[in-house]
Amino acid sequence: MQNQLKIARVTMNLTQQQLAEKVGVTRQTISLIEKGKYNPTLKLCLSICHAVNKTLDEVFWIEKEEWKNAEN
Amino acid sequence: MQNQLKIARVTMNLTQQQLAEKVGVTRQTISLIEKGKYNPTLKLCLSICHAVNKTLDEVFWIEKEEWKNAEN
DNA sequence: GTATAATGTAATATATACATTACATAGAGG
DNA sequence: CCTCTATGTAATGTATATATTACATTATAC
Repeated sequence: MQNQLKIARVTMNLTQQQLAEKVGVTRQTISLIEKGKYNPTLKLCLSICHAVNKTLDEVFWIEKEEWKNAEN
Repeated sequence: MQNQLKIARVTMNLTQQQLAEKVGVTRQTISLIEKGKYNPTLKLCLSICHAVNKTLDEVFWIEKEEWKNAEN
């Protein structure tokens, strides 16, 4: 499940470690989310979005078409 | 953690049961999410959004201010 | 006033998000 | 080279999202 987190994070000049601390999770969690290997909770998505100054749609939205073929 | 799911669902003329079936979860899960008692996963949020023809921001976004005081 | 549909919610079980600890790799700079 | 920073990822444990089953409440319609 791909997302725009890495781009958003780098744009904010944050390392995974720094973002993890702002959000209150571990670096591993951030890494796995960026890699599309985790299915994060809404609460965590919202925390991340506020930390990188973006909205849910900007970071996590997936269009219906791509959604259908998503590996999940 | 409040959201706009109930409004979106009723707008689409769907019962909790019908939405649950479209999305592939149980009615209880939909009910609890509407009541703000569950912290759904991103994947489920996306499925729900596609089912009610709305985006993540429209259904699940919470502004920074409200976020700070959220009971979670 | 009793069926029926829609919703709330409780108890228990299972799957999985996330933490913790730890190690490995790649790149930059000395 | 060696060191340090940033990142990937594996193993194991814990918390919690979600399923299952079941019962209660409310409103509508007959």
